[in-house]
Amino acid sequence: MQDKREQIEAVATAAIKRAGIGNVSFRTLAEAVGVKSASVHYHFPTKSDLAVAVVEAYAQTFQASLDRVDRKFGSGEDKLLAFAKVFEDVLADENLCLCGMMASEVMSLDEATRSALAQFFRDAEGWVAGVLKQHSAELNAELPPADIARILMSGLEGAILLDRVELGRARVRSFRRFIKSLF
Amino acid sequence: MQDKREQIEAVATAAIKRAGIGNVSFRTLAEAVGVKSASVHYHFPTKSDLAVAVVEAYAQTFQASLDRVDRKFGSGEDKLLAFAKVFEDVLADENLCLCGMMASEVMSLDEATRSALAQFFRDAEGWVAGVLKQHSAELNAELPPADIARILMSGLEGAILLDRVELGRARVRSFRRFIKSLF
DNA sequence: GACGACTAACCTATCAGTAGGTAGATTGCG
DNA sequence: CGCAATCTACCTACTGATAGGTTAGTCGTC
Repeated sequence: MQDKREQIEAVATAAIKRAGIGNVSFRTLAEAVGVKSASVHYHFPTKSDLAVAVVEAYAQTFQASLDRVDRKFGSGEDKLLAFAKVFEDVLADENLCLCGMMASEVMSLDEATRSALAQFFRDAEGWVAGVLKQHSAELNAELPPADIARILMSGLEGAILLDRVELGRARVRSFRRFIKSLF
Repeated sequence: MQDKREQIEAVATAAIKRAGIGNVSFRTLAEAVGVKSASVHYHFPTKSDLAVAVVEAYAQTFQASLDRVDRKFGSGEDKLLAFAKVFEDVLADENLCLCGMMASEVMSLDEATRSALAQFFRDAEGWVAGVLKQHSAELNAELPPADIARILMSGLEGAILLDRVELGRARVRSFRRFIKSLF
């Protein structure tokens, strides 16, 4: 049995990906890991502390999976298709990206959480732009890498957002074809 | 002074665009229009009734603005740029598209609201696909209209979602350049 | 025109449930 | 012992929802 703190973080992450941090309560988290809500407050004094911790942990996990993609695939096309697959996998569990979900709740988040969120999106877009620059020889596109990176990152976030309404995948798949058309 | 029911609907729409339906209560709506919460329940017996009414009214307004775009602009490029501008204007008020916001809350919505939402997205994508087909002669794109329509609709939803976190417009503007690159 | 029936639009009061958060006691381990 | 982790017990605030009542206006009929 892992650390309670880590358990809480894991359960919170899963719950936020489904329903947002507004629908996650200290009580339900406590019940899920078998403690009382006061104990959750011991590890995360306020909801903001929990939010920041969860976003930072998610950002780290996300970056790790992008690093794996970098090592596993050689071509720019394969790397970006693997990037799209990360989103498709999130959708398969009827989840959203944790940060995409929290972005929709940004008006009820404090500054610390907002800047952690913004950092996540910038880093992800930075990775995509890096791939595009590194493989610019293979590339067949009019737009600069920074634009394509923003289109892919925010586009895939929007795609899983809309696809989840109908439990489909049509939009993520259109983005896969878009990626293929770039090369 | 307009109808109380319409006032409630208008205030609810504005509040949902900012913070989602999960952060809208019958009490705050009531206070905003100067009645008691029980009176809001009179017009909208349950929160689901309110949600459906608001989505359907929003869909109607949205379609009306697309119709105006259709009449006002001649070229496919101008029409799609005007489409993107609709989203940029939403973002200017630090809002999300009402339906994009509610899509993030889909797990706590009932079936009636979900299908109203899905209908909205299908209609909007249908309009974009229609423009693309109608102006296929001007078009310079590899992908079929249905794919481009999904990319633009879900992409712009994602763009305002992410841009709002930093109060910027970088991502919506990348989509504007993407539209220009299609022609 | 007057009168009863009906309805729309609101009200007060209250409910059970849940939210985030706190104080202080208890437990168990190094 | 001392400290970390967890507990019990509670608070205040707010949620959606309901019951039952009031007011003002409309409508059909004699």
